[in-house]
Amino acid sequence: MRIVTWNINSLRLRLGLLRHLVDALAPDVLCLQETKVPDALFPDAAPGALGFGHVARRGMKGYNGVAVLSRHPLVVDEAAPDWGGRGDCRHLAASVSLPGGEVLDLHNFYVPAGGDVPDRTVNPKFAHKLDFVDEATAWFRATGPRRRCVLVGDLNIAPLEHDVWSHKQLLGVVSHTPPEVERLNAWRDSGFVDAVRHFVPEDQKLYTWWSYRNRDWKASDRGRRLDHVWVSPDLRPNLGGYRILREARDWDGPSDHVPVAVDIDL
DNA sequence: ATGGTAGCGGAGCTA
Repeated sequence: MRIVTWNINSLRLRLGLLRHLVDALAPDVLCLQETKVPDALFPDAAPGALGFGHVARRGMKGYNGVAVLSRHPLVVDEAAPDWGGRGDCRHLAASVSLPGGEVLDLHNFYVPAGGDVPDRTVNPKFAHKLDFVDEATAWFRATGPRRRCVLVGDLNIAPLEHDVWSHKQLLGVVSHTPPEVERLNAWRDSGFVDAVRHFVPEDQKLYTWWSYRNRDWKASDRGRRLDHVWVSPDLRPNLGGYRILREARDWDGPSDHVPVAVDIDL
């Protein structure tokens, strides 16, 4: 069972790259963020052509948007919260029915980026980000503990020192500030383990995002690990491997994020 | 301290 998460930064603009992704990783379940397409304009024929017979999507005009493309049947959990009551299309919860009759619970998140100034008293976007993570943490605590559950997405926070290219230089930069990191850790500790760091020691650099604003992303390599895969603790023994598809950052017309894959033996 | 690029939608917001 291979689960992939990717902030595609416009589904319609990068439909062609999905073929590259399927060729490279052959996901069973593909979770997308920043689809930037309202449901009425979703390219309905595309997933089937790539072998994904089951689709869940939640999109809006212009911004945000999440989708799940799956080779196995999906049931969307419509009762999951609308975080902040904003109708923001930042979360899809679904159950995946596996061939053996087992069910996997899936959460696909796009956490607010939080703007530029890491001060909630002057930057409402930063306040929104912190509140979003607090609300999610409280909900997962209140409704847990979970089994056979996977949470993925662009969480827009790089928690560890080596999840950014320079811990010192990014301590005051939104995505790596202490209040964000504390909250992300509390959210994870509400009932998950970090599936990628399960395989990679904390003293090794790991990035999933490189800004468009660098002349040469590879040469400067100023990346951050913003995209995550978490699993409930019962699945830890089932973790089979991971892959961060760095090469995707060099695809023609790339997203600024690259796909992250985790294999779970089920 | 600043500016650098990208997507949506058709100016300015968001990232």
